[in-house]
Amino acid sequence: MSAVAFCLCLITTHELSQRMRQKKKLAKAEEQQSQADTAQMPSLKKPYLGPPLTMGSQHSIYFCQSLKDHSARLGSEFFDQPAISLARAFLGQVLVRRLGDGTQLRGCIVETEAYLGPEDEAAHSRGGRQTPRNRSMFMKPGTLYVYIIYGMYFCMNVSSQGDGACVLLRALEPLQGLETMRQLRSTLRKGTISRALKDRELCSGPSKLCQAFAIDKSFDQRDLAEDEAVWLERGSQEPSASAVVAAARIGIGHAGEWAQKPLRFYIRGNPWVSVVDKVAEQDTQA
DNA sequence: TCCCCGATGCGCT
DNA sequence: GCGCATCGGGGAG
Repeated sequence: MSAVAFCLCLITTHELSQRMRQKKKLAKAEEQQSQADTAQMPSLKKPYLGPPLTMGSQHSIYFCQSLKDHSARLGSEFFDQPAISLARAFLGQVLVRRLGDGTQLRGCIVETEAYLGPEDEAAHSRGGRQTPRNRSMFMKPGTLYVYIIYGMYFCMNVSSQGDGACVLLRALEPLQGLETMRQLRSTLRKGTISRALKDRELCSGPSKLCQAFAIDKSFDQRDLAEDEAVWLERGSQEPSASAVVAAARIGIGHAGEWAQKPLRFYIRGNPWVSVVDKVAEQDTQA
């Protein structure tokens, strides 16, 4: 069933059955997402292979990613640095996702958060906690830590140097495969009526980018330096130190003094960032 | 544009 | 049984 037909079907039902169908839709979407990595995605359009579909005047002035060099994959040595350093180093690099049908998605990293390990009260590894869920936080630098949040979304982290330390990817500037991302986001979104998502809504949040890049729990514990379906490439231009804003992390109000530490990093003035912190921007003058 | 709030179910204590 | 590294819709300004 196409997404449109599916939505029309939902609109005509009363609320109770609507809720039941929402659940079915979510289950179907999750199934489709899993299949995306291993098989065909018949409902998805062919990827856009032209120049980056960025938003003209709103495109970041700090860098412009070229699509020419596809061989610049970052190796394990890149990930072998402390979380704060890695979180900064990620900015301007390009996340690449190859789907089962060969479609490639690309996005430039514009926002990250560092989680420092056992000492960090906001980290899942606080106090040295090691559980089946967060095991990948303790694995070699470059290992993906993907977990489920609020029972319905995924967040994607990359293990860094230091036991239990990692970097959360919070926002990307979509560069290639925007229509596929839009399809993936629309299919996986909660709710019944799918309005068309704006480009800025595709990857401006940790779970949004997971949806747009078809990243799910099956990516947990994968090696970003070696995996065939997801990797990182060096961007054509990295932001200068003064173009990077250090702000408090998002959604960790329970973490006491650690909630205030400037461990979120984003590119100043970049329209693809999920949450702008004007006070932090004043504190870290350009 | 910002704020509020409900959805949702896994993982941990 | 409770909390959560989120998201999106709706309403106010």
